[in-house]
Amino acid sequence: MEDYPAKQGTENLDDPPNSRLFVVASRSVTEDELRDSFSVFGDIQGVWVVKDKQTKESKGICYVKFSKSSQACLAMEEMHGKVLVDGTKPIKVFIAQSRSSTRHRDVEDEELTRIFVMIPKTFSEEDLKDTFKEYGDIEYCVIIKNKFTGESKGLGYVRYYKPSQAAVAIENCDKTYRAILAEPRTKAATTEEYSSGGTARGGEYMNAGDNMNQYAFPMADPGNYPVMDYRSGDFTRCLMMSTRAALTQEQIFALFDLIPGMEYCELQRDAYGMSKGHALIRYSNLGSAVYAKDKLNGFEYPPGNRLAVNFVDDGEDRSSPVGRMAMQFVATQMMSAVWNGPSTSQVMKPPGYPPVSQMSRVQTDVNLPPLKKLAPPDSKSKERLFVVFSPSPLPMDVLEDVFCRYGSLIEVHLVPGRKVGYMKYADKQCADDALAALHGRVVNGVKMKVMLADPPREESHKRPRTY
DNA sequence: CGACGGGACGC
DNA sequence: CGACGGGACGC
Repeated sequence: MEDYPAKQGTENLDDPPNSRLFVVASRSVTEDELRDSFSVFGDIQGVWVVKDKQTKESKGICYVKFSKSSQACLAMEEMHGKVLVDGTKPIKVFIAQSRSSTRHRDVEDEELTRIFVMIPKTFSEEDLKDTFKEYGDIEYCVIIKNKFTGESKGLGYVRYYKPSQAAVAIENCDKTYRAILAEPRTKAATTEEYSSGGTARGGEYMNAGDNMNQYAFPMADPGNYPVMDYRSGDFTRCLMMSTRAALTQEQIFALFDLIPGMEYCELQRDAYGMSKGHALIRYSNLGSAVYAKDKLNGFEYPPGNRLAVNFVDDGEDRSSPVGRMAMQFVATQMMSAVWNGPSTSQVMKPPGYPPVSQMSRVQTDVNLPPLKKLAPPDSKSKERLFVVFSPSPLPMDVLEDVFCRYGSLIEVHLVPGRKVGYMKYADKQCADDALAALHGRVVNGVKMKVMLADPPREESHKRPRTY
């Protein structure tokens, strides 16, 4: 790529997988024009227009590398079929063929909307859907079962409508689900499975000709849903924020208002007006929502309280081309300002947070020290605690609240479907302190056994991941 | 007692 | 239809 550090020229093209776009455009399109129109969708690592060796003229083939697959997918969905320069042909946008791999599968027909996950055997298809719907609209969920006994094998598929949703799920879901892109089903089986209309994939889509991106979602005829119909161009501008500590409406507003374009922010309350620990935020444009999610998901506010921010469907129609152009303009300005500007911590520093009420969400016989800041998620684990709950596991947020107070907590891990969990610490002494203080104690009526965890098994003979 | 991992769809 | 370049930190 033209602006790549030389070192990464060829090695990082497919890291992470499906983060690079293959763009067919007019020969007149320049790298700068591509960068301008694609930078709205994420962090561009490189843009390259393929040119003839001798004449130096563009061949109309371009590559755009993003730092994340979800950004590349989103850009593909939004930009495919767009006219970049008046009077030129609409561009075509696909996820680029992996360069390292020798096999030459046709990526245009590649399934990018179905993920493969590992789940507790107790999960129903409804549980699966409930777990993964926060990342996007789900077409269907399937659990692999023993065909005679009907018992779950602990494996499942989740089909989204759009590649960006599948990518967001893979990037953001709990690691214990081991979410990866599902391998396409075998050719023979694909024909009449999920479409009563029985249209071959790809053909119908390509016949759309110069109206590639114009045909709307076929709401009236859900039975005839070609798999490639995700390219109709919309993505949620709405975010759901979850917080463990009780935050006020004003605090949340101030935080999300740091990203330009916020037009709605409301703390969710129950029937008694108490905070439910969630807030809905909507931005005026896609770019702002993507950016806010990227920057605020995992952000600690106040320190020690890690926020979770995810997309939610707002069910709106976002197909107005005028609105999208305005969005791209604003988002481009905003992003270049922030990305080239001061560091994240400065940008995100809120104007001083008032005391966060401890809101009796944790009842315990322990005299808890105050909340402490979490260690960064990528910290090296120096000690793990193994915790057994009786009679049933405590929620993640409560555990984080309790176990972070001895310092250096990296993350809480609950084993799905079991009554045990792991607490990962960046400092051994902190872990020991937590163990000493919390072993045998009762939190919200749940008794905890707290022990040093056995070291995790060496992972060695694992087959390489398929994506 | 109470343990993380693992992996594929009736063609 | 429409698939992969150029150039090189500083020990």
